Amino acid sequence: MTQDNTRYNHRAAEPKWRAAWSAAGIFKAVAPDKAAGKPKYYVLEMFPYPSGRIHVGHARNYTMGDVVARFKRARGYNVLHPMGWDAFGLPAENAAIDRGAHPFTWTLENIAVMKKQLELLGLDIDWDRELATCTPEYYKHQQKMFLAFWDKGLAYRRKAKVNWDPVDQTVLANEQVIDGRGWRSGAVVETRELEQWMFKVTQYADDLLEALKGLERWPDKVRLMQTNWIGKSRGAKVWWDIASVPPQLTGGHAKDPIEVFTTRPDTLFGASFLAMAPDHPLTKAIAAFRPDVAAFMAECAGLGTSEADIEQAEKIGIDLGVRVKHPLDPSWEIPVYAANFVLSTYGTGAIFGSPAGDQRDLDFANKYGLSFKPVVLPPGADPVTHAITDVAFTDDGVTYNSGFLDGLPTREAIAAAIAKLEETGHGKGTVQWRLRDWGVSRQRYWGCPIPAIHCQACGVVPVPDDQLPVTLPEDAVFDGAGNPLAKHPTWKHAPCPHCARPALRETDTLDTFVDSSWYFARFTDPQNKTAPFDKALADYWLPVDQYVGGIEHAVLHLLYSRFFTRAMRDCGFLSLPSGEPFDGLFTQGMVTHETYKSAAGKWLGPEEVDRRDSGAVDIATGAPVTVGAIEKMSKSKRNVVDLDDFVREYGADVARWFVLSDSPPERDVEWTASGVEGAWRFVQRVWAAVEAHGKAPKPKDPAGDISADGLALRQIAHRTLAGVTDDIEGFRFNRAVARLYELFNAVRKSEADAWSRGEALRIGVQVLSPFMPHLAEECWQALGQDGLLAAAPWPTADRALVAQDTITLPVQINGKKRGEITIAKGAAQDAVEAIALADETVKGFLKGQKVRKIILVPDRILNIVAAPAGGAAE
RNA sequence: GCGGACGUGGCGAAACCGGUAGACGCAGCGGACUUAAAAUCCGCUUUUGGCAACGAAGUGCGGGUUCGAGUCCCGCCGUCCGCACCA
Repeated sequence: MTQDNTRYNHRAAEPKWRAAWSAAGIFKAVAPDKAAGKPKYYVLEMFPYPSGRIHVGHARNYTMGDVVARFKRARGYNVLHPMGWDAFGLPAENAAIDRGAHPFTWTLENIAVMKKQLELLGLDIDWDRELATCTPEYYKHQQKMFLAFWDKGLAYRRKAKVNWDPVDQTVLANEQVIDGRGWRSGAVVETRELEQWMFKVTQYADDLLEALKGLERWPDKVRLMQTNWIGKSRGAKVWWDIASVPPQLTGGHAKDPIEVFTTRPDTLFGASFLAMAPDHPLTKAIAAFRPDVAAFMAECAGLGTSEADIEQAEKIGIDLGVRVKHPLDPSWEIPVYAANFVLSTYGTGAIFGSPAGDQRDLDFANKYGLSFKPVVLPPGADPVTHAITDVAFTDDGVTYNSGFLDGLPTREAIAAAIAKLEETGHGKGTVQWRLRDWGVSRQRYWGCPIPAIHCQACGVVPVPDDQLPVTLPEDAVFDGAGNPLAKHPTWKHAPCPHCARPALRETDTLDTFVDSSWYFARFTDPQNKTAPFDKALADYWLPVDQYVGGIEHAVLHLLYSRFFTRAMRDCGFLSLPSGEPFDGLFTQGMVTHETYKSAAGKWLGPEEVDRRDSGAVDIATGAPVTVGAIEKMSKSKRNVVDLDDFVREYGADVARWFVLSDSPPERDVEWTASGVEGAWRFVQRVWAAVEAHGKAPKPKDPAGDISADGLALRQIAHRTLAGVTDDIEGFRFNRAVARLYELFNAVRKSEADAWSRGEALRIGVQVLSPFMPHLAEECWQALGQDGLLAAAPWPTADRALVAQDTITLPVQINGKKRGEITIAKGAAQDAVEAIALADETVKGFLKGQKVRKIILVPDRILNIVAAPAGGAAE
């Protein structure tokens, strides 16, 4: 017979236990007043975009959150672990254009499929709280919040230069432009001026920066990325009075001082020129009568903004014919240029060039023959001979050639220069931010409508509360050209809420990042019909204690959410004094897989390829296949393993186990068939051990006859328990997996008595349960335990068994390991020395040597420092 | 260019505070069971010398601190990530 009766049957066990958990309702978060003193714990994975199907790569993120949720629940917390759908977005609208499917239908169908798939994983999720951002039940409250923000000045309208994606035909936030291309379409982004809705993120710039320091349970990397993104620079605004202008220049430009921003006011005496952005108002004004300047502007506008373009672009400029007076020495006149390397979007769109202290300024000065002098003396340099020719000195030093600043170190010189500028009215100490307000208008259908009405008489008017939600029209036309809302024949027409005259609805929708900036708060009260959420519930559950998601959201989503919680707090929706939505953040690595390409250049999926040592072959045709790079699982490269297929063959537990083993959670893990086999073998070994034990006689009196082997096994079990407990707390899942392998290997090999073995199995199964909940539950039952393991409290390790009473201590001689001795735990130095020096191996190595020093690290190591006897030293 | 992280067997990795380098898994090799194969089980598996006991070397490279360095410091080399004409 090939039929093996003792095999664990995941196909029967997994659905059975999922049904049992569901029937018992153990994954439901308990209302605060019924929590019976249990502390709350909110664990959340970044919610998915419903794009189609789930593959095993997606499973890693949810499994990590699930391990934490199950663990915390067993540890006595009132756990909130919800799931929802980030359901607005371009793919749905593109599907509508490509296939004629309505975005709403397409999205709901995907959600249905993906929810079924997620359920297969056996996740500890409170599905009663499920939400989808594309439903009016959700976005109604978002519109409400938008109006509250607007009322508070946190949302406003402004004509702004925007990044226009010509393929997706919409505006992109700066954060969504990567190397000058749209983050989704990859199209080269154009600049346009449009009337835009903005969120005033900059209002919280200082707090968003400062509060990063308090986010101790966030990865340093993410905090650093946000710090850089916010980009705080201290410096000064400096006003340069006009000395002379071309006769054609009139009005303000001819007399108002030019404002520049600098972080190095200490180098003002090294100034050589001013440079304006090509699209600075002054440049434009001069271009109006100088064709050469107009041509220069056009040339600069034609240059790309991609990395390669910038690298190759030469630093070029043009003299505008304007002369300004030096702010600290009015007799000194300085020329004003327009230059292609000055950005209109940062600072004041104008700089002063101090060539000795800035490489770009130096290159520019050399190119146009502008004179300059060094003003910062490098440490140790000679003030008489020090000179700058083609390499600028950008570090701190001592100021010289600078009048009243002479002799001051750079930091002090900056402060002194600012003081002088303020005193003479030629400047002001200031802080410059890289962070800009968030443009949230999108010219798209499949997003949350912005609840505003444009009235010719009354201006832009909020939609009254009783008219919310402003819902999307179902009968829009999706032909890929422009915004379906703007083109809809009737939807945009609405009476003005103020004067009742015919007016037009706002046809822009909100950036989908708005939807995901507050969903974690909605989860605290997802059925609320009158408010986004109840304040008391949000105050109870927030902040999220553990957030799990991809590093790709290090700036966008996480920064927007931090803005949103502050804005919600200041509009009275919640308390959250810190303003921080996520107390702990973990950024998990991806699941990768080999890629396969046929001779014809077509990507092949793993299921279509027969992988051999020597290479790979297309199963259908027998043709050889090129094995490509190991990459993140993605639909486009087809290197995905479908979750349904996998669960049918191996079970959810094997998938869960695999994605957590081998690699640290923050690093990528490569999915391999052989790795899967290893996980599968382990499942069967665990089950075999439990089943074999279940049939063994159980002694009535546990304390009676514990063998030496039994004690040893009990020690391993309790140490595993203590270790895995720490590992889960510390997000070291791969280490926990290794420990569990060790425990079950030990059980298999041990000659322990039945009682000790039973205890080890019981502990092992319990500790295994966050990782492989179905198998653990089946084993729990087979071991004769009552109730559901998923509802059982986490066991406590016996400290006496975790602690070791005797220790094998390595003995080093001159730093090399030469032997081992057995000592009592905590033995004093003299006792250990005596044992070590009496040891035969040690004696052998010490023959003819004189012991000079003995270092004992208690219970860790002993190092004997020895030298040849009678040596000359000392 | 600026900022950051990392570099350990054939592979993924472990070593948490400076204290036995390579746990655990994969692959490989040998064996048991089998008519045979699969599955399963047992053993070996950093390199190198040796029949062995037992040595030697070894955590990208070169230095340093220390009784002791994968871990700390300095300088290189390499890989990856973020930002980028940011004044």
